[in-house]
Amino acid sequence: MAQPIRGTTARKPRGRYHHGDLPRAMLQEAVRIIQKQGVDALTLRMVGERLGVSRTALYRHFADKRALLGAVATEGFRMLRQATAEAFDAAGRGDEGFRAMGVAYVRFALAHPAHYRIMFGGFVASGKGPAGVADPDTDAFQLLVDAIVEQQRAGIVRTDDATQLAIYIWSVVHGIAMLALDGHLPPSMDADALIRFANERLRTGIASG
Amino acid sequence: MAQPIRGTTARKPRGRYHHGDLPRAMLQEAVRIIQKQGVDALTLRMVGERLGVSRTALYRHFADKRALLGAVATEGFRMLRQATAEAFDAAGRGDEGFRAMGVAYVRFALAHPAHYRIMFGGFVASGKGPAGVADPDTDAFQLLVDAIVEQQRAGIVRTDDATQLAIYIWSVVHGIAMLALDGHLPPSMDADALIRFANERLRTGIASG
DNA sequence: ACCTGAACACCGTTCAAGT
DNA sequence: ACCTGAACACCGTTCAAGT
Repeated sequence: MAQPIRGTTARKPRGRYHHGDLPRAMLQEAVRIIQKQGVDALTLRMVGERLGVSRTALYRHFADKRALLGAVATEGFRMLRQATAEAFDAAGRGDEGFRAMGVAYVRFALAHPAHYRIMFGGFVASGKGPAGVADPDTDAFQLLVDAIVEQQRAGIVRTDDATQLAIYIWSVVHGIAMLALDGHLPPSMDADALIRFANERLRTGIASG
Repeated sequence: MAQPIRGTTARKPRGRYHHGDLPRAMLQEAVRIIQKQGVDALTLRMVGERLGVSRTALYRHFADKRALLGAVATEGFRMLRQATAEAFDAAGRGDEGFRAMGVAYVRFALAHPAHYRIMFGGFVASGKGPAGVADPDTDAFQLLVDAIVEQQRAGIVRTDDATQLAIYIWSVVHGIAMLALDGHLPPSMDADALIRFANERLRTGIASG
C-alpha cells in the first residue's frame, strides 16, 4: 500500500555534485548515525542519502566501509589523546593530573560512544591498523606512561615497569568505559562515580612503599 | 563460469528432518562460527546449511537471530559463574580464592571469546535482558560481592560498600578481558601476566588500613 | 576527475505449502 | 507439529556509463 520510501525519489535537489569536503561530511554523518542508532544501523546507502549523494559516491573517497570506520577510529584516537593531555595539564600534572586523566578518559568514552566503540570494538582490527589507521593509539598510551614515569621519579608511585603499570591502569579505565557504554552499571554508581572511586583505589594500589 | 556454491545442491542427505536437539545444535554451531569467523560472519543460512537443515528452520526454535545470540549469552553467563565459583572454592576461598577468581574470569573470556563477546558486546542489550536472557549476570556478580563481604568480615579488605568494590574489581577484569580479546595487549604482557599483576595491585588498593 | 544507476551476490524474515 | 522453498525488502560492492 505504502509508496517506496527510498528509491529514485531523492534525485539531487539542486547542484549537480556535492562539492565541499565530502569525505569529512561522510565521516560526520557516519558518526551521527552510529551515535543515534548503533553501528549495525550504519549503512553506506543511508550516508549517501542523507548527504544527497549517490550510495556509491563514498567509494570515491574511501576504499570501503571498513576504511570509513577506520577514519572514525583515527579521529577518535586524536580526540582522546587531546582530551586526556589537556586534562592532565589543566589539573597541574602530577597527582591531581593523573586523576584528571582518568576522569577525562571515561568522560570521552561517554561523550563520544560512537568513536570509542569503533576505536576498541574490534571493528578496526586493532594493533598495527590494517584498516588505514595510523597509530595515535600508542600516542595516547604514551602519555599515560610518561605521567607514570614522572610520578615514579617524584617517588610517589612504585617502581614497577611503567608500561606494565600503564597497561594495568588502562584496563581499569577501559573496563569502566565499556561497562558504562554497554549499560551494565547500576544507577547507584554511574561512570563518573566509579572512575572517582577507582582513582582512589588505583592510587593506593600503585603507591610506592 | 563457476557453478553456484550454495543453493539447492545440499538438499538433505538422508533423513527427512533433523531429529535430535536442533536448538542445542544450532546454538553450538553458532558459537563455532562466531569463534572462528567473528560475529559478523554468523549467518542463519550458514547455521542451517552446516546442520543440513533449511535456512529458516531456526525460526521453529528461536524467535529470531537476536534470540539465538541471547541463548549464547545465557549459556555463557552460566559457564562463567561456574568457572569462577569453582576457582574460588578450589583455591580455598579467602585471599587465594579471590585471586583465583580473577584469573578464572579472564581465562574464561579467552577460552570462550564468542560467548564473552556476545555476553558483553551489547548484542544482547544488557541489564534487564530484553532478549530473553534471564539474569545469571547478577548471579556471577553476586559471587564476587559475597567474596568481598567475607574478606571484609575477616578484616583484610577495607569496609567500603561491597557492591562498589565489586563493580570496581569487575571493571578491572572486564577491561583486561576486552583488551586481550581485541588484541590490544603487547606480546610482552599477555592476559595471564596482566591479571596476575592486577591481582597484586588490586589487593594493595583495596586492603584495609 | 568525479559521480551515477544498474547489476551481482549476499542478508534476515515472512508465509503459504508440504509431510 | 515440524520443516521447506519462494518471495520480500534490505545489504556492500563493482562497473560501464555519463558530465
